[in-house]
Parts: sequence; structure tokens; C-alpha cells
Amino acid sequence: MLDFNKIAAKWQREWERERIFQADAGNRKKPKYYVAIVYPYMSGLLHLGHLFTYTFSEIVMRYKRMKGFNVLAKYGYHCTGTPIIAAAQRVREGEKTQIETLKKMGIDEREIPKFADPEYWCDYFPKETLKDSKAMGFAIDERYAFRTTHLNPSYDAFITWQFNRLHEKGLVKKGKHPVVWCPKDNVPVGDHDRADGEGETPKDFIWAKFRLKDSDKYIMAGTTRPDALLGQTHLWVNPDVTYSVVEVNSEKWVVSREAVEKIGQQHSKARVIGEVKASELIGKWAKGPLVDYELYIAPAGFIESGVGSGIVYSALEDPIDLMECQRLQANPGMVKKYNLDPKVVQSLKPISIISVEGMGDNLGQEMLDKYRIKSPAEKEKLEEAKGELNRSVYRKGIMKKNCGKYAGLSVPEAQAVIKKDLLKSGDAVMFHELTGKVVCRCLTPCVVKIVEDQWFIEYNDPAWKEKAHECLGSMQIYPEVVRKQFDYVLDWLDHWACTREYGLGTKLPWDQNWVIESLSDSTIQMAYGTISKYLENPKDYGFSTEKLNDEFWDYVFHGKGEASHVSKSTGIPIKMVDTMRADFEYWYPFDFRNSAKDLIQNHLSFCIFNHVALFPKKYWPKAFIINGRIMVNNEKMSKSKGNFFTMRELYTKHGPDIVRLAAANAGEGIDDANYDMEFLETAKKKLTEVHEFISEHYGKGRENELAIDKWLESQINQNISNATECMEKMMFKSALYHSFLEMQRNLKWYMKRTRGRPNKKALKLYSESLTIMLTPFAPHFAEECWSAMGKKGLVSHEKWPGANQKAIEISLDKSEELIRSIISDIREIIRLANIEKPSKAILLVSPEWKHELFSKASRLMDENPDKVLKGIMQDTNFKAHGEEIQKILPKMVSSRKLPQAEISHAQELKVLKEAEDFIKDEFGLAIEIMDAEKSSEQKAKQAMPGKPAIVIK
RNA sequence: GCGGGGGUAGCAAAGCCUGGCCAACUGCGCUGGACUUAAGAUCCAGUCCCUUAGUGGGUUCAAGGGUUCAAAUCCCUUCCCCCGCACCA
Repeated sequence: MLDFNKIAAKWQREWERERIFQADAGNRKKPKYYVAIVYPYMSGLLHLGHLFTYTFSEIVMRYKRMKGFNVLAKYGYHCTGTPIIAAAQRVREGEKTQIETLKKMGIDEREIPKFADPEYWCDYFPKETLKDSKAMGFAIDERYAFRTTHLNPSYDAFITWQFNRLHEKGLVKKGKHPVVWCPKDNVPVGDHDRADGEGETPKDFIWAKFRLKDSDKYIMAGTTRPDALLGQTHLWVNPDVTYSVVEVNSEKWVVSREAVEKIGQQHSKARVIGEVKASELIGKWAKGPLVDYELYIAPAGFIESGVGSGIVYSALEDPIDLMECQRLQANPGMVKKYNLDPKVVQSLKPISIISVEGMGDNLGQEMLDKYRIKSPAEKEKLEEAKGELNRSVYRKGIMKKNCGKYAGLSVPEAQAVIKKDLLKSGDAVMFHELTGKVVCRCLTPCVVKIVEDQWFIEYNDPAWKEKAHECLGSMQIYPEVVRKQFDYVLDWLDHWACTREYGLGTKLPWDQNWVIESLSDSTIQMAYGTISKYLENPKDYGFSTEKLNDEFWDYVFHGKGEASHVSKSTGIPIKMVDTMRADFEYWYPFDFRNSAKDLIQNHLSFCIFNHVALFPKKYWPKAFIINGRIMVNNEKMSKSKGNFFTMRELYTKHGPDIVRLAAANAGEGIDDANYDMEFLETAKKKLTEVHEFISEHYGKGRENELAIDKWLESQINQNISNATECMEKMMFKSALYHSFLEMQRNLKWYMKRTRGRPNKKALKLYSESLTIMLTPFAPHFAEECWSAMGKKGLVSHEKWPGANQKAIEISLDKSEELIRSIISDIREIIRLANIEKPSKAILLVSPEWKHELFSKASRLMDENPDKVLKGIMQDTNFKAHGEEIQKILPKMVSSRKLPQAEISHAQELKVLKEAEDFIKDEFGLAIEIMDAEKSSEQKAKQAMPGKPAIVIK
């Protein structure tokens, strides 16, 4: 077995010595290709997930180099945001799992205290990441590597520029927004920080105000269906509850006790100024918005004081309200108990305000009937009925004539308009309620909080969205199916809270209390990556980055202003300023960026938005390549399952080439890929075999040329052609299949067919093509093979092979198929007929007229299947065989199964003759090949083109 | 709910856009054989059912219906599965 690590080290030294991956814009003769590798987050070492994603970038980088491009790889380390800080905090607290995680990465126990400092992470992991990348043989130019965060003043200046420009364009605004909030920790609680309630979000409600008669108090009732206010009939309160009276903006609101805190979170401070028992409200009247009548206040058992305001208004088209109402009406005892007016109670009836196609005027009753609900106790059924009704109302409902100015609107339209009207008139206030219970990791139940003074990037700006769509339309998206997803996301993105109160990152330039959030500071960093070589190593170029300012970036990215002026204000020599400008112009835009699909709905879409806002069209992104997530042996990768691997573990154990091959072979497209640990071993064996084969056979072999040699040549060229096509389509697994696995299979057959006597020229073509095509996948190994062939220079410098179309001959494939099927048939016959000691196989090639017959028949078939028979029978050439044709042809025509007549009679004979020895060896039989017409065997008639009759004796 | 992607032989996974060469690429697994002291590896053969001195027949590509001379592939309906829905990298 080859020592893949040894090979890797050897060739990495060579590459290093020749600096073959240094990317310089000076090389302008070549077209450029800019790969914006997605940068890893520096909260740990690279792992298998990174490896998979990076393999795509890596393959394309090397491939494009071999296609003659000047390739730049953007390479960096992501350090902004909260995860590093949080992890450092955990180290400080001595949390076991965090410390274990660090230990597993090979960090010495004594070193671990250093990780209590977030900045140490930002130093340590970039270094280790670079080490790993080089050990993997990634074709990167480390001079360009950069870190994000304020620890890197150049990057800091770059982000400052970005936000100043966005701000100037009016795309960053201050506002407020609802978040799920932990009242104990005082932080927003994202999905992953929850002990319970994943997926729950704040939902819009409105609380409508119902003025209590002869009072200055408002009864507040929440609703998600403001349209139903038009059909309001009365109010429900929970008879056993004592409500609070709170003062909000000098109004007095009646709400449940539980609601008081919510008001405080979402509105100005709520001051409790009194209490009122439900019994004091029941039987009174109140006046709500939109209608001109007053509502009676009634008791209901289903009202939960913890939901909404603890009071609801009733619209009797709702099955739950209706059921409750019917119970009350049928229960004089209750009416008496609560001292209600029986006349009023009996007068309550549904007001029909919405027409729904296929339904009548009493929607609530219809649903009760449909679900056969008899009592309010049947809660589940009631919920279902309500749900179904709401759905059909939402989809098909139209506001009826009695809805005044809202008449004729569809229900969603009416909801939107009414909501707006009510909020404007002050008859209702906006409220957010969680869609379900959320519990923070600290076990505190969460609430909705309105965050004030938050800065947003206004991705909801319609003009901006339109431009983003335009950009997407001009981009290549691989695989194409993801485009729809992007389209949706671009529309869906709302304003994005882009600042945090704490975390690593650049300070918001005009409001230094805020730190720019981590997804927002990495949307156009590919532009920085074109000139990071200079900015990260200014001393090497004789300048300093201390005084970088917005003017500098304006000049470099937009050519705005004067180089001399920029030079004066930044202290950077004019020549350097212009060099950077030129480099940017040369490299930008980026041509390739790949990532796992999780980044579609944020990072990649942000990237589009920010580019269209900050750069002219010619610098907009060119292509996104989306890959699935990686699984290990068909299981999700996770630390708890023990199938979590750092990249370092993998390449140390198996060598980088093997690890890369397995990654390339894991999958392509958007489906989750599978990293097959067994393939690692298979790959080692296969590569070792290849190396042995090449070392042994290259430059040797016979000189004379047989058909089988042409066949191999044809196959090689087909493989080149297929592999190239796959490479261009970014389908690297398929590319690997054609360039490597298929090639190997072909070789095996070839060696067998030539009985170990290959042709020298064919082998040369094979070895060279294979080695070159393997270079993007297993570059060290390819170098090793290249040198084993005695080649001077590096295979990394070779051109990707072009397929010689002339060498591709389908008829050669057909010939091989013929041989294969004959062998398999002979074997089958021997087996079935149980022939103990066969001595001879006679192969009877179908007569020439049959070849002619079927090639003509298939021509006729393409024209008109109905006329095949007639056409043939009219042809005098076939007259002599009329009877036989009548027997076989009609059936074949009707089933559309004609024998293939691609190989002529003469060719068929020739092919068989040439393979005679091969077949003989295969079975140890004497072989006789003859024209079926000249044979007296019964079987001879069965011979068809491409299917000789076989007689075993 | 909204949006997206899927359902193919024991498993995994191609094919579907551009219908026919599809009983359906390929890998794994399984069965038998060769090699070997043995195991592993490797190699050869087989692996939907029936039939058979091969090239024959039947039933398959979630389910049902349709278009067509012809459907895994096109159209319609139904069922089921996966992913995303944010302030987080």
C-alpha cells in the first residue's frame, strides 16, 4: 500500500518551492477565475463538514487552473459574532463539555485556560486552520488569508466603509422589532438556545378597544381576525377571574393579570391602578370599533386569562363562540346565576358578514353540524372545526355587502385594511404573542419583547428587492432547482437587525454603542479578498494600513476621487493605491462561491443584496453552487454519535488524497451527501493499484494496433468528454466517476481482452489522461504517478485533456458488447444444457441480407412504423427470403424491437475473428466462426445481426 | 400554513427535463465458485418471478387515472417523507 501521507508531504514541498498557487493579478494574459471560498467560523478546527464544502471549491480551483485560468482563492477566517465569546465564557466557567471539545482537538490541558479569552481563539484557530488546509493540499495562496473582526484593522475599516455607504443610501434604519426574549438573561432567545419551543415565533395580534358603557375604561380583546369585528356580537370574560385595570398612555385598559407584564414588554410601562372582578363586568355593555351597536358582556368557560388580554369578543360565525353561546341560551340556571338579562341572551345570534363559496349564511352552525359537535366540552373537535373554517374563510371568503367600505374585499385584504385602519384610528393596538410556549435554556419562560433603537438593514425595500432579483436572474445557480428557493428568500427577507449589543465585530460607525452583527459583516468580503494580499501584509509592500478610510475604498472599488488624494489621506503610496484598484478590477466579480444549503436563506441572499447595493452591475456575483449537508455512513454527523471527525483526524489517518476522494465521491447536488468510511479503504487500494500499474506498464507494450486498442482509445475519449461536461456543470461526483472509476473499469476489460498484452500507445494515453484527470481530486497522488512515468515538471501545470471526438467510435462499443454477450450466452448455454465436456463452440454470424434487411427496416420504422412491412416486401432484394421474413418481421415490427444492425456483416465476422483467441481462452473451447448461411446447423436460422447463433458441441 | 425537494428492486443511489436501445447505471449486501493452511483482500458468476441450449414470457419504478403504437420518464388526482420559515453561524 502506498504511504499517502509521505507522498503528500513530498509534493507539498514541491508546490511550496515553486509557489505554484500564488495568484497575481499581474498575470493578465490569462483569463481570471475567482473562487470565493466560504470562510470557516473560528470556534474550532475544520471538520468533515468543512472538508466536504471545501472540496468543491478546491476541485474547481485546480480544474480551472488546468483549463488555463489564473485562479484566485479567497481564503479567510470568520471571527465575528457571539459564538466565540460564548465558548470562551464557557471555558472561563470551566464547563466540562467545552473543555472536552478543546481537548479532543488535541489542545494540551495546560493551554486550555488561555481559551478563556475570546481573542486567543482568533489567534489560535486561524493558524491551525491554515496548517490543516495546507496539509490537505488546498490550492490556496496564504498571502491573501485574512481574519474578520476589529482585531484586523484593515477589515474593520472595510466594514466601516460598507456600513457608511449602506447608511447613506438609506438602507440602514433604526426601528423596533419583536423578539423572543428571556426576561432573566435579558437576551433574545434564538431557536437553538431554547429548552423548549423550537420554531415558535412572535405572531401579530391586535388588541381592539371596547369602551365600557358609562366608564372611561377600555376592555381589551385580542384577535388575529380583525375582519370578524364586523360580525361582533358580544364579549366573553372568564367569570372566575379578577381583571386588572392598568394605565397605558393615559388610557385605562381592562386586561387579565397575566397580560400586564406583556404590555410592559411591548408598550410603555403599564401601571396597575385597580382591579375589577368579572362579575362586575358581566351583564354590562361596551362599545367596540367598526360597528354602531353595543355589546353585552357574558361569561364563558373557555376563556384563558393567560392568552392574549384574557378577554375575547365573540363573533357567532365562529363555531367555538357559537357553541358556547348556545350552551348559555339553553341554560337558564346560568343566566340566573350571573344575573343576565334572559331577553338579551336569547337575542344573541350570528351576523353573517362573509360569503364562502359552497357554504351558507351560518358558517358556525354548518361547522358544528359537519363535525357533529354537541357540547363545548368537545374541545378537540371544536378546534378542528374552527381551523377548517378559518382556512376556507381565508382562502375563499369575500366580505358581504353589509360590511360597508370593506364589502367586496377578500378576507386577507379586509384583514390587512381593517388592521391598518384600527391602528391608525387608535381603536386597536398592535400586539405580539408567541405562537407557542418557549422556554429559555436557563428554564425561564420567554416572552415577546419589542427591541427599541435597533438598527436594521432594509432588505424589505421593494426597489432593492427588484435589483436583487435581477442579479439572481443573471447568475448561474447550481443545481438549477435551488433558484426557486432563492427567489422565495429574496422576497421573504424583511428588515434584518444588523447590530448587537455585544459580540466580536466592527462598531457601527455612527453609533458606537452597537457592534455589527456577524452575518451582516461578511456579505461583500469577497471584494476585500481581491486585495487582502496587500492589506494583510502591508510591510511587504512598504506601506501601513493605519489610516485607511472610506475614501480609500471608494477609490479602490469605484474609482471615485483621485489616487493622489487617497494617498495623502491614507499615507499609502499612489502606486500601491493604484495597484490595489487595478487588482480589484482584474479579479472582481467572483466567479464561484459554494456553500451548504443552510446559507441560502441568509448569507448568500445577503451577498446578493449587498452587492447590488454597493457595486455596479459588472461586479455582481456570477455563480453560487449549493451542496447538501454531509452524513457519515448515512447518519447525521454529531459529537454524541461518535461520528464527528475533524479534518485533521481524517487526513492524518488516511492521507489527504484519500480523504479528498471520499469527499468528492460523497455526493453532489442539493441532497445530503454521504461520506462513506469504507470508501476510504477502497480508494487506498484503487490508487495503489493505479500507481503500480502505471509504474509497471508505462512506456511498455506491443506496437501493433488491434481493434481493441481503438476501443480503449474510444473509451478514454468518451470518459474525458463526460468528465469535462460534469466538471463544467459542477457535478464533481459524476466527474470523478468518469475520470477515475469508469477509466479503471475500462482498463480492466482491456487488459483481459488483450490477454495481458496491451498496446504501448493506448496505455500511454490511458495513463496520462487518468493522471491528469485525477489531479483536481487527488493532486499529490497524481504528481507521484506523473513522476513515476518519468515526466519532468508538475502535473499540476498540465492542461486538462480535451476529448478527441474523432477517436470516439460507437461501433467499437457495439463490437465489445457483441463479444461480451457471446461470452455470457455461451456460459449460459453450457450451464442450462448441462453439457459436461464441451469441446467446441460454433458461432454462426447472421447472413448479410439480414443486416441489410434490418438496417432498412429500422430506417423505415423511423419514418412510419405502419409501412415497414410493405416497404420491405416490395424491395426485390429481399424477395428470395420472403417467406422467412414473413415469419420473423411482423412480430418484431409490432413490438418495435428490431435487432441492431449497426455493425455490418463483414465487421461482425472480423470482430469475432479477432476475439477468437480471447473467447477460446475464456472457456478452453475450440472456436469456429462462420457465416450462418453456409452452415447446415438447425440453429443457423436464429442468427441475427449482433447476435450470432451459438452451437456448443 | 407558506415555500422548496423527494418517494425507483434487500439497502444506498442513477435514470425522469429531451418518452422507445430500461428488468432499469453503479456501489453495498447476499449466494455460489476460484485463490488461500485459514480469515481478510482480490477475482469470476448469479441476485424480481416463471421458462429455456442463450436471443422467451410475466409483473415492477408510492397509489389511482389519463395521453401515446409505446411511460419510471408527459398530464391529472391522492397518499406519504424530508428541508427552510430568521435576528443565528
